[in-house]
Amino acid sequence: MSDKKQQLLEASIDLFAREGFWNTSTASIAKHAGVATGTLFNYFPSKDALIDAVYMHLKHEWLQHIQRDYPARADIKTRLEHIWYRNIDWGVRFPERYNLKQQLSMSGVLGDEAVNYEAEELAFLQELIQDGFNQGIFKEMSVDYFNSMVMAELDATVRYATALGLKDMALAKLIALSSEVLWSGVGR
Amino acid sequence: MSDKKQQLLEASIDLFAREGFWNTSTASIAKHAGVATGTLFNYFPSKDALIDAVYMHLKHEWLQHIQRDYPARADIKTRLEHIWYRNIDWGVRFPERYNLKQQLSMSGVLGDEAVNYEAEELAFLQELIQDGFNQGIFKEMSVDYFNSMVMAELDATVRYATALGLKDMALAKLIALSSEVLWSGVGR
Amino acid sequence: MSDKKQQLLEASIDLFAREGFWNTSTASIAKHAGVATGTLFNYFPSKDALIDAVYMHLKHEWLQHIQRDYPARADIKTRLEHIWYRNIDWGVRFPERYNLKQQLSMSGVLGDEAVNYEAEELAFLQELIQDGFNQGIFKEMSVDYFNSMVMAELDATVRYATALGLKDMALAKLIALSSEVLWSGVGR
Amino acid sequence: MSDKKQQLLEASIDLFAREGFWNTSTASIAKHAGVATGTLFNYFPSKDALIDAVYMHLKHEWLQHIQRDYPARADIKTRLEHIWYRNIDWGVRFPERYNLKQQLSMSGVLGDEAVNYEAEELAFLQELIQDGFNQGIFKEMSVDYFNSMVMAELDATVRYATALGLKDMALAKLIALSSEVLWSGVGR
DNA sequence: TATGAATGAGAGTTCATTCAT
DNA sequence: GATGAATGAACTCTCATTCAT
Repeated sequence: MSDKKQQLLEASIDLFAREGFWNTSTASIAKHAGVATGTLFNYFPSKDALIDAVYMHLKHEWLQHIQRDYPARADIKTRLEHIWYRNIDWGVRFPERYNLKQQLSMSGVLGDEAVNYEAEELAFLQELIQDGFNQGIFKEMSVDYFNSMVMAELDATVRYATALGLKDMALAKLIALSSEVLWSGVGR
Repeated sequence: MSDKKQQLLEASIDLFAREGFWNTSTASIAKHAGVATGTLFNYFPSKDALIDAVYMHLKHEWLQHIQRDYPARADIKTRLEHIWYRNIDWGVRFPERYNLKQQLSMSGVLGDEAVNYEAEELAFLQELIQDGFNQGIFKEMSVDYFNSMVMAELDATVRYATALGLKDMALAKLIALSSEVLWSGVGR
Repeated sequence: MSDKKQQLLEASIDLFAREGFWNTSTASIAKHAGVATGTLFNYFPSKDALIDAVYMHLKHEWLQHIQRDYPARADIKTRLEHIWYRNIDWGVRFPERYNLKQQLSMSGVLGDEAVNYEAEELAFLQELIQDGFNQGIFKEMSVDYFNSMVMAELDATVRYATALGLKDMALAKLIALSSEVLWSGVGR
Repeated sequence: MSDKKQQLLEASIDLFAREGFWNTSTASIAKHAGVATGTLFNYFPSKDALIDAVYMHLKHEWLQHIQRDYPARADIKTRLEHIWYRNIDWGVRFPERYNLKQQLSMSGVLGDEAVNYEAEELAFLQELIQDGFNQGIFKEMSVDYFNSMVMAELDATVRYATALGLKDMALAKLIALSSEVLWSGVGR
């Protein structure tokens, strides 16, 4: 990815997070990125396309973070805990990015491409859940619902940790607690 | 509340839900409400104030719905289940309103007054939780975190039910399941 | 028609005639008309619509000028000469308007409504021609072609008169000559 | 003329005819011509200069077409008929080019050089007319007016033929008719 | 010569808000 | 209170032109 494009994405993330994406002007993004107003449109055909690109960029970063060192051959609990931990880790380290990604995904402005971007990369989570069902570890429910539950609890945990600025031991404890809540909640 | 004000709020909810509040113009709201553009500003000093009012209106409706027939003297589980049920019920009955309320609460556009509106009305939930802790029913955690967890799981459940259009028996089963997940998750 | 709308049309005609309509900005039109930029769009939904309106306005003026005192019951030659005279008269009196109208009609920017505007008002010319054919006065040709011929010769005459700034006697002579050229050209 | 320059001119003609020259961008012309955006400005110092060049190119083609096989020593009627025929022939064969040339000539965007380009090449028409006057063949009028009349009737005829898509016999008949109209119109 | 990314002034259009009626 | 025309700053996006490579 070219320098300028990268700068534009970073500037967008910054400003979107600070001001909200619907009142961040393309002019201010360009200025923040240190390029001319017209340059933005050399890289993104429209503001909507830029927003999509920002979302995809964040989603990609997030997925990369989660998948790093994923113990694909470990047992279910270990794998789920990995996902759990890495997810919260990302959210707590990059709260603006985390929050922006969540907001974008709920905003209704994203195009189809963005919404479905790298969906296949999330298959490993679905597989994990399916494995759990097969082994009779989880309560009976649909994979999708299980999935939603996981994401919802993660989200609540990240927000709580961020709001309180939890770090180190306090954060570790919260992660452990949340994991236990999840596990005992969905476990049979 | 005057007729016109009510009409303006309903028109706003309609249009915000359909188009997103950041690209619904005050002119279109006024038109949809059957009043002149200027009239809107007799009731709401600015668009931001209107958005706040919409949020408070929805929050009020939601709280009313939850509190209706609240069994204040019943045991903890019964009370929590009441809240659980009424919450999902509202979300499933009024998905646009539900979704709009959620979006607004995350958007960063709300003023302080709106954010804190009728917070005291939610005290009954805090009390309930505190009672649970006192009785040693729940895992050890902060009230706020517990609260977030409840809301997150509710949200996931409402969205899942709405997405699939669940009704009647299927919906009842999901509610029961979700309640069980919560209870076994946070219970000791 | 409201004052402001009239002012906007006149300002447009002025500037379009001086600078060409494709490099006259809506901002400059508004300024020239003494209103705010946004006001223009209260009266015309887009620049294209404004251009259409300008064309229709001019066409209307032109038709009014021609039809004034039209001797509907006179013989063919008299009627044709009326049209001939009034046409040239309008073109010579309002050369910018005339030229702008011609340019617009050839430019390809006009919408269907504008192109067909008041076409029915021109029926009297078609009738006249048809009468001429019925009476065996004209050479055999299609009404449309006859019509084009008339318009083309008129146009050439107006432009010539305008370019040379002909007036009074000189103009009268040219009109007489041109009429004779037409008559002997299309007459049998 | 270099290959690239030729390609740029052809691309311009294509696009100007299709979209109108005031909303054809230099970038799209370059793309259509298969060269880089900057390259265009190596051959033409500005878009205006390009437009001028396009006009001159078309005027040149047109004049070449008319002058081909011009029977310089034939009698007046024969010579005029040659011009008449070749003119219509060009217009009907290349309607986009014809139309573009006409539009450009009326648009007010052309520079002086373009307007007067190869004017001397049209001297043969002036001579012809002068000869006609000298021989007392034509009605009394100025050479310029005669000239305008010829061009106007030609234009009407080309447009009519193009609009109806006339060919072969039908076209030949129209040409004959138009020529007769001219001749009896301007002849004494 | 050829390239095409970069530029930034300027385009058309929107819209929250005002205010005379 | 109710109206809706008027406002003008601000927005997204375009494009002729430049210039380092």
